[in-house]
Amino acid sequence: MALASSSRDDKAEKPEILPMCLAKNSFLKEFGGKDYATVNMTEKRYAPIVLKKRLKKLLKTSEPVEEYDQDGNTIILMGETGCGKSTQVPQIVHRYLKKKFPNTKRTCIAITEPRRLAALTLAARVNEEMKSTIEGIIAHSVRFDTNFFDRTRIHFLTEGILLQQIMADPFLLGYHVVIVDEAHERSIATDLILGHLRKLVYYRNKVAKMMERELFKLKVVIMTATGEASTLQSYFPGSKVLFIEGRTHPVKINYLSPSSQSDDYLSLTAATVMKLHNELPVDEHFLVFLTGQEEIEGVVKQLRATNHHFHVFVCPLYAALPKKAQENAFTIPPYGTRKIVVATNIAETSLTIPGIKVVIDSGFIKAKSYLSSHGLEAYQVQHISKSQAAQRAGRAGRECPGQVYRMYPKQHFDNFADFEEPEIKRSNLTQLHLMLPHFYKIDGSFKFMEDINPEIAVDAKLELEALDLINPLQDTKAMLTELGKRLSKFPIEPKLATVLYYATARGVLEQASSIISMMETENLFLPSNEDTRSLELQKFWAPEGDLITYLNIFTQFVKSKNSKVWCDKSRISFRAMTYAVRVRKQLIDLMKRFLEEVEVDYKPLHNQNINMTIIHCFGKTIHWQRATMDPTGKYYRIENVQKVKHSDRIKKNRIWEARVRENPGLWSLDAPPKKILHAKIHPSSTLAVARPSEIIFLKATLNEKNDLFLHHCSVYDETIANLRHSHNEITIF
DNA sequence: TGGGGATTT
Repeated sequence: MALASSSRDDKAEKPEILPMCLAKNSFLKEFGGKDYATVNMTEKRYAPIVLKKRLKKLLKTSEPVEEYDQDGNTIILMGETGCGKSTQVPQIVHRYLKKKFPNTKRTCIAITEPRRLAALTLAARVNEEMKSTIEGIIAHSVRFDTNFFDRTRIHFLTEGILLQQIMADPFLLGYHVVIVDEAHERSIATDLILGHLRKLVYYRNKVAKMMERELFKLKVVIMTATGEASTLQSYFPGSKVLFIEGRTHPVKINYLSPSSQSDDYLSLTAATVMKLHNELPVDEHFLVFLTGQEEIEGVVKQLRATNHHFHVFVCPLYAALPKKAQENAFTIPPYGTRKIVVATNIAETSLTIPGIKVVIDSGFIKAKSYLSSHGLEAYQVQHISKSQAAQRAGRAGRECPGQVYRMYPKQHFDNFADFEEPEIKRSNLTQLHLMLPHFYKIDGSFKFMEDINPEIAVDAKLELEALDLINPLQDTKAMLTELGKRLSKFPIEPKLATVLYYATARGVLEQASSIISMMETENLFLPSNEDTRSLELQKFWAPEGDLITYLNIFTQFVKSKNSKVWCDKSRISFRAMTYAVRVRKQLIDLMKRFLEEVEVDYKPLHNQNINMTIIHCFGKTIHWQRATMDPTGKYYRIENVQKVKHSDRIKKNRIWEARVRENPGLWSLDAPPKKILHAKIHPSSTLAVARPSEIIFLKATLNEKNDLFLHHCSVYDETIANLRHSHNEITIF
């Protein structure tokens, strides 16, 4: 790893290669600033209580800020993947803190990772490298798994965990340095964390100066792939930029010649793989990037069926594939056999496959996008970005020089976008908007690196308002209702958290938690042919639909004493079930804590049909997700969330009308209603064949062929809709 | 009649 620094105005400066020891010093100098060697060591221990008091006082009296000047306390660290920054930088910073504050009992560094696995393995590797003998000095925290202690100095955690910590303590008093790894991936969590940190660095630095306590500063390192840094730099004014020289091997890039270009990228990719297989040395293993399961299985079948000059070991690789089958891709085949891994973008960032020397890149990806015209998420095959193409190519140069064959001409590549759209621009933002008021707490404002699409924001706010979780007449910082405040702490979609709340009032918390935790699992069923699947389902199949079927599966799994044998026999994923058990426990624990806080007792009901009560909780809470079947057999929504609130507002709230008139762009009542789409029940649903005339659904997706599919469906007829409950009212106001 | 990839005190 070698480092060179660049000033703010000179973005194009070429990295200068420095030896390792100098590189570390250079980094420390940048990090510590000029006072690095001469800092006055007066404080014996970290005093967060004093700090918190002063921060609160400062924020009470401070004027609104336009620019949060980082004053050199934020470093943007650019380096290629594989340059070792994720393991080295935390150690360098740790040594810096130890040297700078030798008398301080405890300093702590947080390093955020977008993925659980990365947080776990990096913590383990750094622990090994530092040969730490005291347990817990280097720790990890991911959902359901932490080994964090008070004595922890280096803390690897997932972004989601840090978000929770920010909501609990916006000043992050437990940390001296926060390192944000993989910032270029721009997950929603990254965007929230960066937006919070740029303010926090500013205020902590200000208080540290006022109190003349260097230790009270918060320093931030943002680690990102090489590329455009100017967006980050202008978002963090006064930050420093460092480059790290990569230690990856060169990758030769081969473009498709314009004459052989074709619209059928799939056949082109398959043909190229076969051609290269017969030409290249047999010990050069292949990694092929395609878009989805169906494509991959098709190409795998084709490759296996063809007679080749060399032996070939073909491995599909995608998330829905059971762990056992995924492991094939990581084995090294016997000499004389070529490994060909055919993968989705799971191999782009999440998994690193050993032995790859040749990458074949189709140039396409299946990505989620948000259609605000319909208020739903869709999966679409799209061109990759230039940075994704570079990432894919890089997979060929991890162990030795390699090459990439791009299934598109250079001219096409030049037209690709530089970067993929950040997740915040292509997702439903309901959960984000329930969290957002917490991020306004510090000084009453929050600005994202790139503004949220206002149409997506309106959809999210309408849903939250319909759930009574926000009051949009208030400013963002005061927007949450009492219920919204409580439910914002739940690690599930707001509408599901609300269902859980009403389920509690009706005495079916445990059942609703089981169902919701089952919906949180991905790939519940192991692959099997359709006939087997429908046979196996008989044991769990409930006439009411998917929700009660999930409940039956969960109940029988618990009855089997959480048995893996039972899962295998039932063609259900043991991993998914184990996960569901933990999620369910977490949800029930959270809700019980919530109930303790509001001092309400809840009692299970014993009189009526419990399944109908459960379904009623879902249907009454999310009533805009009811659908009826028309004579052609397709479903359409009975009402939509906009229409419902429209009439409510007119009736209930005169102020609302005035506000809408002031802000026609954002909240216009005259906005055209969502175009009505006709939907089908997704074939994975237990109701796909029965097709009852009235249903509720919990999720809708649009596929490539413009089919709108309804998922997690349940019968919801008049009998259920009109159920009357003698339930316990929970009042929290 | 069909599911890109992550993640949550």
